[in-house]
Formats: sequence, structure tokens, C-alpha cells
Amino acid sequence: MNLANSKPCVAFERHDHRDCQHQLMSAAKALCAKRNTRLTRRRLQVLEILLQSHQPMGAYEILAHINKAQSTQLTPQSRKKTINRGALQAVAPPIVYRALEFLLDEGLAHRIESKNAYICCVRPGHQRAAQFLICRGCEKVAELERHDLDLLTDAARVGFTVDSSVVEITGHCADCGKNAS
Amino acid sequence: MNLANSKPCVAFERHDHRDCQHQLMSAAKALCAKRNTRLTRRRLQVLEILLQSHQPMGAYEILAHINKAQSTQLTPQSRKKTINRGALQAVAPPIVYRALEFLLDEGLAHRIESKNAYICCVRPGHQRAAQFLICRGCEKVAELERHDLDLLTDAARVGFTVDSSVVEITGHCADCGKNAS
DNA sequence: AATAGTTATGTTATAATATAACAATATGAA
DNA sequence: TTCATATTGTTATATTATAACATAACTATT
Repeated sequence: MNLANSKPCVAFERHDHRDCQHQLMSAAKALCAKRNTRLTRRRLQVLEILLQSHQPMGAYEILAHINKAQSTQLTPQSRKKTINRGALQAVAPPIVYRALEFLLDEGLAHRIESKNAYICCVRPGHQRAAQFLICRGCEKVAELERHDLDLLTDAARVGFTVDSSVVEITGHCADCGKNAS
Repeated sequence: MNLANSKPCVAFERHDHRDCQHQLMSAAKALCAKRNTRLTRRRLQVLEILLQSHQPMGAYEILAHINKAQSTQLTPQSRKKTINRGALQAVAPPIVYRALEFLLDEGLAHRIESKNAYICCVRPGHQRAAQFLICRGCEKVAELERHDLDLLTDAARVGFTVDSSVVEITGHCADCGKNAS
């Protein structure tokens, strides 16, 4: 299956998310294999957490997921130990931030600047900068891909060389717009 | 003088910044007078600090400016007191964040999401969302105003209603591009 | 397999950014 | 003036992120 050609998921549109997750996970593995970069257990875990929804998650929210999983996966003995050691057992922030750094570098996740949060990329392998539609109702985020000619023309006009761009549009998606406004 | 019609300052272009400051300050005062909103001493102080340059400033950086001014403005006696009380005398973060909130609401300043920083608006009174060119060389930020038809069309296509937008383009301005790249 | 070099993870502490909650003061309207 | 409201001041704490260093895991070579 050629994932690069499959239609990108628009978060607001109803879709089989289970399928969506699997496709994106496969694509991620394939990409890292091709690039010879290491999608390790931790990085995979963070990606899996991000893939659970099309809603951006804060780093500490991701951390909480990991710690919850951590405590669930314990044997009775080690669970007891963990409880005795209290919060010290928990995974710490740098773990998450480093995994996120990797995923961002590989284009497997994006940072939503206006929310200090992170979201899975629905077009892994497409290096072009993306634009985001952020719904304030359902909190889902859709990823678009445009060339933004208007803006880039303006930038060029003043002699500006573009390295990267952040485009985040906040509002209400079709469904939430009906109910909200 | 009709400020609304004067050409907006493009931060990267050489200009008489003293004049720029005065124009923007007058425009701010005029706007608040017209709207019957209160540009109080604190708010004015924060706006003045932002107007010192076209570089975004962190909230705590603004705070530092205020505290520096605070200690300078003391009489010999009260300065002594301040020193005796140590850091407790210093102005605290909420002061700055509240002034910024006012300035953002009034469209006299913008928040640069990708830098968690704040910058003066160079088109006060223009409510339309702005776009920013952020230079990594000189760290200046230019404010543009475009209609972004491409993006809004895409948004409309998926039934999305826009409330607000963040557009931040990072790179190098004409001058810095020559030296850097 | 042992070694060494490198990359990744774990850990501790702390930096940087932002807000909640409540007290005191200033402002504007009656 | 007096009341109601808006603003500022203050204290404490929440939230987001990184520095610095220790340990462990991988990789290529012997």
C-alpha cells in the first residue's frame, strides 16, 4: 500500500480512526526504517499516545498517560515497590520532551504553538509546512497543506527568506459551528 | 494627522524609530479615548516598553524593565527602604500580564505564539488578524496584513468558521540574509 | 564476545512562563 | 459623599520546558 498517496485524514470528517491510527503508525515505521532513524520503544509510545486522537496534547498530559501505563504494567511485586517509593518512580518530563523532539524532527508530530501542545502528523513524510484548523468545540485539529502564495509573495517582496512557518486558525468546525454559534 | 492612513512600519526597513514610537503612542491614546477604555499608567508603561523596539519581549523581560525603572525612580529614602525589604518590593508578574491582556484586547499589542512573547502592534485600530515575519538574525518582527484567501477558502471548504488566526513566518530579513546564509 | 564510541534513557533539580485568589486602592457615577 | 466597579498590588502556586549529569542500550570493530 502506498501510504504517501492516500488521502490525508481531515480530523473533522467522520472516519475510521482505528484504521487511521494503523496507517499512520505503519507510515511512521516505514519512514524511520527508510531514513535509518530509530523509532525506539519510548518514541513509539509517545507516538501511540498522540495517535489516539486528533486533539493536541500537552507534554504533561502525555507524561500522565505514560505513568498510568507504567503503573498498570507492573507485576504485583514491583507495583508494591513503586507505591512504597511514591512519586519518585514516575517517568520525568525530559523523557517526553525528548521523544517529542524526535517526532517533530522526523515530521511525525507537530507542535501547536498557540496551545503549547503536540499533535500527530497526518501526512508523515510530507516535509512542507502545514496549516492547522483548530476547533474550539470538539478541540480537534485538522492539518492542511497549502502553498500560501499570498504570504510568501509578501515575504519575498521585503526580501525575507523563509525557514519555517506557523499557521494556526482557530474557530469552529462544521459540526460544532451548528451547535455553538 | 490621520494615523490610520499612514504607511505601516515594516520593522526591517530603516526608519525613524523615535517618530514611529510617538506616532504609535498617539494612536494608542486616541484609540482608547475614542473607545472610552482606560490606558492607565501601568498599561502605558508596558506599551512604552514594547514600543522601544520591534523585537518581541517576554513578559518577565518587561517585568524587569518595570522593576529597573521602579528602583531608579525612588527617592533616596524610599530606595533605602526598598533595599532593606529586598526583592519583596518588586512588581509581580500579574501586573504585567494584566497590562498585556488589556493591550492585546485593544489591539495595541500582539502575542507571538512561537516565542511566548509580546510585541507592539504597528497598525493600531486595524482589527484584522496580522501575519508576522520573524527574523532570526536581528530578531525583529514585521507585521503584515493580508487576507489569506487561500487559507480561508480551504477553511470554508470544510465548513470551518474562523475566529482568530496565528501566522508566524520565521527566517531572515533582507539584511540578515546577506550576512547569515 | 569484549571493547569503545555513540545514542538514548533515566534522574534530579531548576528555569521560564502564566494564573488563581484575595487584599487594597483608585475611579466614575449616583 | 457613598456606592459600585475597575484596576492594581500581593502571595502563592500552576504549567511548561530545559540543564546537567548518571546509567543503560545499541553499533561497529576487533
